[in-house]
Amino acid sequence: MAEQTQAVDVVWRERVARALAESGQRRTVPRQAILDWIAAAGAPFSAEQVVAALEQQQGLSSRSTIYRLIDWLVAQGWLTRIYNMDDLHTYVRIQPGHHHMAVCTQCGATQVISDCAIEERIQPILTATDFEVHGHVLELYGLCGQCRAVLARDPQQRGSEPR
Amino acid sequence: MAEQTQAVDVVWRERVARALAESGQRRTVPRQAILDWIAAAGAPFSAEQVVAALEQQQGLSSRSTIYRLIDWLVAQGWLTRIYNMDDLHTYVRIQPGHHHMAVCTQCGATQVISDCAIEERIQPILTATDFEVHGHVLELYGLCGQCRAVLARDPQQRGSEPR
DNA sequence: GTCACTGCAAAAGGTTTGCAACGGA
DNA sequence: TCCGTTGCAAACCTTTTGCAGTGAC
Repeated sequence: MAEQTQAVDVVWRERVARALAESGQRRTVPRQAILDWIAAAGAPFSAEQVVAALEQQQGLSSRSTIYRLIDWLVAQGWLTRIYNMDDLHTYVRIQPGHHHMAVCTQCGATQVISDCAIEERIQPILTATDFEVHGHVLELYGLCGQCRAVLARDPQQRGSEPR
Repeated sequence: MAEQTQAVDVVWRERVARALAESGQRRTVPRQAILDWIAAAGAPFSAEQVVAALEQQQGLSSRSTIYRLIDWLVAQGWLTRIYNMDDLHTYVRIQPGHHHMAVCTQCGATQVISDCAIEERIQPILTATDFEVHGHVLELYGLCGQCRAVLARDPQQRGSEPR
């Protein structure tokens, strides 16, 4: 796991806390710890990473609590699964709504794409074959600007790209 | 699992057999059985479905052999993973190359989309934010023509859509 | 005859679940 | 006080692995 040097996503943290309260759920220490950790995560993370950070190192939250909260966050649209990273279930913070992720294969940084018009662009191809699209999964991978700059200077740093 | 009433994909079956031979691998009974089953599959399937069909019912192939062959087929591009169906690893027959899947959420029928120009269409959005796309994952889900016709007649048949 | 392949059984993850104790509102 | 929440541990499920026996070429 990369060090969490990036800024804490205060907006996300705050909104999730409110949503949790509004759905009648209690504000507990383990949940606070989990949300704090996720809000500070600078790259996609797995459930086990949260477990390792909170359960084993600090005893702030147990495995089951973590899995239960993550499930809720995904169901409510506060987290989304990333598919094109190995076989692990990795998650990224989002705001509820439709969007896609662009994931940097070098540093794991993610970028949310809200402007999505995939279906309208794809529909013409499919109508020819009698298929009506209701939804889609799209993920992009490539290099963020920072990593491109680093690689231009030192190509040895390049990691392997997924799939 | 749906009954395998659809036509066997003879072309796929034949090409895989050739690829297997060309890569110096042996033609064995367990492998034949696995390929036969996959070539006849009319919908996305999981490894466990193959296991259930071949190991338990007929003793034609063991769990490990099935997993090993599926791994090879995926690596060589003869099978692809479907992401938007629950959390299970489900696979679909394909020919090697770049393409996307449209999956019917009602009957599981899949359709391959070879005409893909996603990256060119997405790039303008990303260049504004300094991200260079190298690859992508795209899956569509919706209803195939047959299921639309059935649902138009009897809306009660509608199953739940993924996610 | 050789060595790739297989089946078995055990191990290895990752995730879920049951249940008694705990603690927030 | 009440009941939502937690932690523990065990169960689960899918997938991987080690290894000795088997069989394709």
